Amino acid sequence: MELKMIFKALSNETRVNMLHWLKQPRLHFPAEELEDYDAHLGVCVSDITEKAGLSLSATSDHLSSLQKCGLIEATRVGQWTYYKRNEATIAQLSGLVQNMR
Amino acid sequence: MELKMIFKALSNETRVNMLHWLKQPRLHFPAEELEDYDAHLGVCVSDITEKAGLSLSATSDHLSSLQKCGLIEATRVGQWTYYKRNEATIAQLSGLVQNMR
DNA sequence: TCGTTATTTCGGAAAATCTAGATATGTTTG
DNA sequence: CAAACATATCTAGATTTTCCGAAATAACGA
Repeated sequence: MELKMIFKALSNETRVNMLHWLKQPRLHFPAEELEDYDAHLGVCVSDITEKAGLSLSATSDHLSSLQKCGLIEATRVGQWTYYKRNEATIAQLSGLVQNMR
Repeated sequence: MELKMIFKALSNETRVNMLHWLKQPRLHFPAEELEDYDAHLGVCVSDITEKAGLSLSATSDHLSSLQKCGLIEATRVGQWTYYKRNEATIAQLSGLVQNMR
């Protein structure tokens, strides 16, 4: 886990929002996708794009920077890529920030 | 407290180091300054500059970005500016990151 | 295979940030 | 008051970030 990269990723509001949305997909994304959330797949890029109000490429950039630092992970199913939070990294981060106190 | 600014500040290793040094000044700065630590003043820019191995202006910039987002606070005494951690903000940050889980 | 859909990667423009050096401001001392 | 000192601010160039559209890649279905 690269702490510096994680903080860089979190220094952007859009990316923090994405992380927040992914915490409770049911609250933030269309109900048609419920099966995917239940299957622990996560949320596909199109849905996140619509929610973020950005272009697809910008959204994809944000997602890949979140993924590179380990905050989220991707699962490819057919033509879709689903993203979900990587709770282990997030918990580790939380511990590290605790230790800054 | 501007979370985005805080994360941006923390995405720089030098600034994270500064925060770390200021946590235990005795461990990281000259002993002559002990009175200042004891007086809860913090550490002056010159000492931090030397420790960081940067130019004075670069150090000053880093410190002011840490200050702008509330992670440290400054006390001016005569010609010296002393910086110390703002434990309240750091605790708040810690709580916020906890809540990202 | 061809066309369609989903996503990623690339290239580039505008905006923001970083850093060092020069200059300015405020403080102490002689 | 002048000189020396500590720090802050300004300036400018280099780097980085953010975003978009276009092109590339991947998977699907007819």
